Amino acid sequence: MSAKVTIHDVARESGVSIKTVSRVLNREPNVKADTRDRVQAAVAALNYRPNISARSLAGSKAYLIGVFFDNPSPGYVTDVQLGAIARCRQEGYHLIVEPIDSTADVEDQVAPMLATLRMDGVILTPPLSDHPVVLSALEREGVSYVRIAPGGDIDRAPWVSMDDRLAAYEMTKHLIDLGHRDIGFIIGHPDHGASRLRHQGFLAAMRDAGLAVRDGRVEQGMFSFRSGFEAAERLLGGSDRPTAIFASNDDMALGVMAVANRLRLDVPNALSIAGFDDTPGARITWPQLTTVRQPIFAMAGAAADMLMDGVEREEGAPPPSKVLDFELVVRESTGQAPA
Amino acid sequence: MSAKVTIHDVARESGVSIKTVSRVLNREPNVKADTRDRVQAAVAALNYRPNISARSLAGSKAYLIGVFFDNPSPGYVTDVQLGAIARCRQEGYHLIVEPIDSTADVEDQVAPMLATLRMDGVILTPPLSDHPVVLSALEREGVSYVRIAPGGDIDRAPWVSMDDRLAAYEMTKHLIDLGHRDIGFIIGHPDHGASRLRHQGFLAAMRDAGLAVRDGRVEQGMFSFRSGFEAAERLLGGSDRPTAIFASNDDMALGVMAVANRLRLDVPNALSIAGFDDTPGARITWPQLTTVRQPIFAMAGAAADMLMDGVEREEGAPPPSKVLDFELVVRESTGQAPA
DNA sequence: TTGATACTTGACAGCGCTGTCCAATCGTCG
DNA sequence: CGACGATTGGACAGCGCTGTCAAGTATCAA
Repeated sequence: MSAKVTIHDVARESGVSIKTVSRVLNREPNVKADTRDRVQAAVAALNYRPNISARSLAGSKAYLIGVFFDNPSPGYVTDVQLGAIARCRQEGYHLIVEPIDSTADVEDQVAPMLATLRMDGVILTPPLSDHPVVLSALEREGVSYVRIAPGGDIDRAPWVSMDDRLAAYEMTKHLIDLGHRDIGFIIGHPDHGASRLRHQGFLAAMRDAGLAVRDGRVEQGMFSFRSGFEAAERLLGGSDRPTAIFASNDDMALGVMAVANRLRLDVPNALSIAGFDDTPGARITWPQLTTVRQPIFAMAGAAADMLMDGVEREEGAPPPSKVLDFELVVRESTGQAPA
Repeated sequence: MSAKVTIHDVARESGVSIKTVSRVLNREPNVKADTRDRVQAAVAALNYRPNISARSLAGSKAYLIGVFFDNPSPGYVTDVQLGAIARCRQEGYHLIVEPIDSTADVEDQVAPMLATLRMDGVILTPPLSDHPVVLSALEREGVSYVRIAPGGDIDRAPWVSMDDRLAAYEMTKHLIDLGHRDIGFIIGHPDHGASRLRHQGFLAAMRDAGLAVRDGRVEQGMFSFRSGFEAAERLLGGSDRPTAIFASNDDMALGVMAVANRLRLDVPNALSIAGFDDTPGARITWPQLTTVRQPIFAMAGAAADMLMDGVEREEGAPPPSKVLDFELVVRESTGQAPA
């Protein structure tokens, strides 16, 4: 075990006071270049690393950023973590992950944690981005936060998002352009704000193309494979079936794919299937899934940046926000509508 | 923002010294039941939460456990996190996640972090469980760690695992019992210790059944969907093909499944496919994958327990370890061998 | 009653760092 | 050449908690 080297050792080594060492560590102004160099040399020589507990106890920063999630999709979760950490590393911040069970008492899970940890900020992922109890707890404890893909209440706090509505619109248009007239849609989990937006985008594209959404063509799903499977059974059960199905996420689209396989429906020749998210699963089927690539990694990175920059909203002004680009990924699961 | 309530407030409220408050907080012995109750009442009344930075600065515990990973499988990663957190929550510990890029300079990523954070322990997941640089860095910094599913060097430090060799043996036996005689195998990533064990289990089962592993029936994979896909193309490319393929993990098995679909091979009637891990992906295909359920959640939980209990190895004695049970999950991708 | 032996409690000194405030040094200008 | 503002360095007081050590208080046997 390497002996603990403290700021005092560095101060002694470089012949200045500990305060000066602290100054160069924190990049404060008003330190002579020469002094700074000496200190930095000592830091390197002693292999000194400031103790994060001491820093956060004495100062105002904790160098800790939290990520809250209650998301069944492991791909989404790890992408968020990776994206956030990529930014945090450079600034010396670390990530605390906290799964929140929104079916249990959320207040009990969030409040004590915020009080003990005193993190610099928290990144909220759907559906927590819209969870009123989580938001209030955060505000009450004075911990700033950034919401990823919130569904509404956009003026309440900073957020990062993509245009879910537009993406769904474009995917629907892609299907229509392929000649599909009778398209089924599976709505996402009602607690996720994006579900509504995607649904709206679908409806708008159909309307703009002068197409009717027939009765029974829209099913409610829960973002899970199973819910997609079950919705697809209803959608494809009879002989009168749509020629394409647009599911609000990949997991549900995969459920649709499973039903199509079981029914021996040829994808994409007899049935086109589109998903949303571009999770790893989208490439792990055959045919590979046409879907929308969400910039999850980038959104998380942007959220981390906002937190570390100390997002401060001006009185009256809208909170900082950022909309990132999505991408339509056309693979093999969508094709020309059957004649 | 709720005002910060400190241990002094609790002490004043309950009419004792801060030290006594500290005693009841840490469940130290020798506190009168009456006093303890008074303090606890004050804690509840004031809604007091000890500050974790202060605790770790003053005391020996940091209440922080790290999880290091460099694993391409999001399902595995989140399962580990969930399993560890489930245990940590009760004890007031929190999880710091640190992805390690083992293709970059590992020392640079690990050493500074250990020095600043001074965590109580670290959970290592494959392939980091066997990464010599990571292990040495941890030992040098005096941070205790538990390895999940290490591939070797079993006496070096505490670990938690399952019997990969036996599981592979049993899965192979399952295939043999179904009448398969010509079985293909895809080896896992060479850096993961479990890859070797699974391979051994396969070979042992074949040998014990008096079956030959034919030339070209064993392919090297990398645990990724793509590598499984490519291995399957080689395995199934000619007209002389095995009747079953056992892939060392689910992602690769899914790759095999994709090739089978593309080749219009009926699974399981023309080809049986078995995986390993039971990731969410195993149920997200049709037919669903026969696989081995790894107790990932439980292994991570056990690892967290060891860390929080303060794993101390006796001089000379082997380090603490734990082997958990796996489970053969027979679903639809394996069936009777064709006549 | 006394002394010895528990068991309880509290005073106080840090843990390693940042923030505040003041002192020293430097340069500049009338 | 002295006065004054600007720049740079340092002393010191905590941040909120735990560990050490000693003092106080029951309890019990002799």
